[in-house]
Amino acid sequence: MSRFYLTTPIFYVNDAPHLGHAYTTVTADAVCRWQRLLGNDVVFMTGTDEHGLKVQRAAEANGLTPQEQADQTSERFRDAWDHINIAYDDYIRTTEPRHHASVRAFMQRCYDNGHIYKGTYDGLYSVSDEAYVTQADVDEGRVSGPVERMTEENYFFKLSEFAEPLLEWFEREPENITPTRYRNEALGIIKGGLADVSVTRTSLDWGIRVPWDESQVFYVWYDALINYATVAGYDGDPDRFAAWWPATRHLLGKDIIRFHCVYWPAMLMAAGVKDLPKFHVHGWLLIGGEKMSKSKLNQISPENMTEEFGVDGFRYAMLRDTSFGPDNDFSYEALLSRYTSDLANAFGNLLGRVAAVVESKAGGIGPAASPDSPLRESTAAAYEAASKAWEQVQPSVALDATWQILRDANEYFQRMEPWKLPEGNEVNAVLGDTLECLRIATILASPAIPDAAAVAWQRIGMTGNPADQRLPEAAEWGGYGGGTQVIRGDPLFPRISSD
RNA sequence: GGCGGCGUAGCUCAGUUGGUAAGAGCGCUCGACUCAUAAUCGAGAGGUCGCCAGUUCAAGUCUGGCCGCCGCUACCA
Repeated sequence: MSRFYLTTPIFYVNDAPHLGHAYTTVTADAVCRWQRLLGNDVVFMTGTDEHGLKVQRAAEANGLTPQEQADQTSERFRDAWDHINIAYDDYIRTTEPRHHASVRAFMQRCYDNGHIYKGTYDGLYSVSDEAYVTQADVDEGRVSGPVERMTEENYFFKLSEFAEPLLEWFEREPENITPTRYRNEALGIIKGGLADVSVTRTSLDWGIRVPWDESQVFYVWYDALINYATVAGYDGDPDRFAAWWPATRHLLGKDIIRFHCVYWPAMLMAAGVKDLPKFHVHGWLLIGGEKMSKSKLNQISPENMTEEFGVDGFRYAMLRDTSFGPDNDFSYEALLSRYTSDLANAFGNLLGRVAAVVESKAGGIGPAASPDSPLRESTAAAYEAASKAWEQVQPSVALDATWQILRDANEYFQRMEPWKLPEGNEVNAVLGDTLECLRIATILASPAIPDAAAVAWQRIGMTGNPADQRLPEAAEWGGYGGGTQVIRGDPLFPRISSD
C-alpha cells in the first residue's frame, strides 16, 4: 500500500464556483477514487484562497468584512463540491489558524536560511486592472487605464538563486511535470531567467503577518501555495509531513504553471524541504455550442449542469470528453450526446436488457460467469488499459477503455441471442458472462460515476458497494458468482430529449 | 514584443524513437434484430494528416518559412 496525496488549486473567493473549477475538482476526485480502489492510502485536498487585495475590495463592495466575504464564498465552493459528490478528505481555508501558523513557520525558515531580504519594490500599478504591470504591458496596450508608480519597502525572495537547482530537478525527474508540453513550458520559464520576487506587501491588511516584521503581510500567492504543505502537516506534525509530503501531487491549470511549477519548488528548496511534488497540468475547458452560450454556461455554477443529466451524467461526460492536457471544447450538445450514447445506451440499456432476460430465462437469479468465456481476455485487456490511463491522470482514456467492456458485452449479447435460447446452461453462460462484464465495468467506472455505480452494483445482485472493491483482484474474471437476485428496475440513465 | 503550445475524417480526439494499405468514439447511410431506455448488432461512405519548401529509400511523425487559433509574460481552474 502506498500513499497518494492529491491537491487541487485552492480557489480564490472573489469568484463563484464555475465549470472550470469543477473540471479540475472532478478530475482530482475521480483520480483519488481510483487510487482508493487500488487500496492506497489517499488524502485528497481542496479548499479556498482567501487573502489579498481583490477579496478586500470585493468585501468593501458588498458591505462585508473580508472574513465575511471569504466565509460566504468559501461556503459556496464547499456546497458546490458536496453537490457534485466530491469526496475530499480535507478542505483548507487560508484564513484558518493552522494555515497562518504554517505559513509563518515556512517563511521564517526561508528567512532564516538567508533566502529572503529586504528591498525596494518599484513598479507600475494599474488601478483599473488592480494589478502590477510591466513597462512592456503599458507599451503594448495591455493596460486598461492610467498607471501610477508604486514604491514600497518589501521583502524579496531570492528566486534567482534557484535557477540551477530547479534545472537539476528537471534533469533528475523526467516526469516531474506532465504532460510533457507543460514541462517544456516550465523549463522555458526557468531558462528565460528568474528575477527575485517581492513576497510581501505593506499596502493592505488582509493577509498573513510576516513573523519577523509585523508591519507587512505576505503577498497572497506566497501564502496560498503553502496551503499544500499545511494540509500535509508542515507545522506541528513533522511525522505526518515526513510521511505524506513525498506522496504529493498537484493538479492545476496551465495558467498557473509559473507559480506552481517554478516558484513553489524553489520556495520548498529555500525552506529546506527535500521532496518536490509531481505536477499534473491541464488545459482549459472551452465552452462552445449555442445552447451552452445561450445561458452563459461558462459562468454558471456546476449545480445547474446536473439538473438535466444528474451528478453522475455531468461528471462522466466531463471526464470522458476532455483529454487531460490540451484545451478542450465542451458543449451542451456534446454532453447530451455522451450521456445518451455511453450512459443511457451502452451501460444503462445493457443493464436493462440483461435483467429482462435473466427474469424470463433464469427466474430472476443471476447465473455465474463461465470460466472460459470468450470475453475474458478482452476484459482483462480493458482493465490494463484503464489502469494505466488512471495512473497517468488520463480519465478520458481510462473511461474509453472501460467502455470497451460494455461494447464487447453488447456485441456478445446480441450475437448469442439469449432471449431465443431455451432455459439451461447455454443461456446461463451468456447471462453470467454479460453480468460479469457489467460487474467489472461498474467497478472501473465507479470513480467517475460513484452513485450510479453503486445502484448498478445492487441491480446485478452484488452486495456492498463497488467503491469497497480492491483492484486488481476485483477486476479478474470470475468474480460474479451468481445465485443472487437481479433487479430490473427503472432505467439507470433515462434518455433525455434534446429539446 | 518575448517565451511556449495547438492546427489529423461532419464533431470530439488518439497517433511510441520517421517505415506494412492513416485510427477510435459519436454523427451519417444501408441492412439485421426485437431481450432492452426508438436501445443493440453488422456493413459502408467520409481525411491531399493547416499551406509551401527541404532532409530521407521512406514524413502526420524531422528541419525552415508562411497562415490561423491560443496560453503565459506578478495575484481567475
